[in-house]
Amino acid sequence: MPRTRHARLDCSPGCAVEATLQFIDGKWKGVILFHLFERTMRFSELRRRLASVTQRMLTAQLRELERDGLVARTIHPEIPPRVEYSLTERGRTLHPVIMVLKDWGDMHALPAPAPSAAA
Amino acid sequence: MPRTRHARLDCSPGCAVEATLQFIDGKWKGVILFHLFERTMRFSELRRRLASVTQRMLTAQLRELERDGLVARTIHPEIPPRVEYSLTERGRTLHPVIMVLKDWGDMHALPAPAPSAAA
DNA sequence: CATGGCAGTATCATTTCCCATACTATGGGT
DNA sequence: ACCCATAGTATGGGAAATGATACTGCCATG
Repeated sequence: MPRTRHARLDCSPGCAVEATLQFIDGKWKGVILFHLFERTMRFSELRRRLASVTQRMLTAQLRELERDGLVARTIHPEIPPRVEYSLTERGRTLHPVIMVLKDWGDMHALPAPAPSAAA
Repeated sequence: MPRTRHARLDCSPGCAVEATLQFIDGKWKGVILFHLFERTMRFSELRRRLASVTQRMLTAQLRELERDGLVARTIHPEIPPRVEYSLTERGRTLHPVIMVLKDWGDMHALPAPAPSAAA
């Protein structure tokens, strides 16, 4: 579990906001989810996409997402091992949330992507 | 500044997600923003609404929101001091984001609000 | 035989976050 | 003179999150 953002989720209605953040907080969860929306991926694939994540962290974040019922972990008993991560139904309900976050980030958070042909 | 979630925001497109989270992460920012969407408030008002936040923390979170251009701080030179916090235009663009977070929380994150007349 | 890929664990160190408490300044009320 | 409210700042400590590095076991490849 990441930091328990609030001991009790009773800070009037606003706290549902925090309740949601509790699930996608964690330095990599947002990006992990984002990639899993594209499709199911195996561990090494995610690792390559995230580049700067350590193995330890990626495992930890995936375990939390799994514990929270957002991601499913499927082990294929092969050699070499193959473990696939996919979104659960509950995980898929986060799609609009992640997309809104991404859209806002694209519009307001990033430095502005090189005004090449911008009028 | 809260944790710099990522040194560089280059983790492929997914990182816009993290870019956004960078602004609303911090134990109280989500709720602060939520309340400021209702209306401008002074420091003590916010404090009462958040109840369990410490003065130090509230100040810190507000300062970060201000630094990020999401919240404006207006000092009225009176006695006793009056300082009002309001959303900037940029801050208001977060409205859909916060609302999506809140809605997901209401639907999926909270324990389920007492199945009184639920069939 | 040595190396590399897969999917992890284990251990240790650091960074960051958050809390509790005490303190400041001004003026009003009693 | 003393206490209250407002809006903070200062200081110190402890917990949580993240990072770096090394190690495991199996097989295929060269």
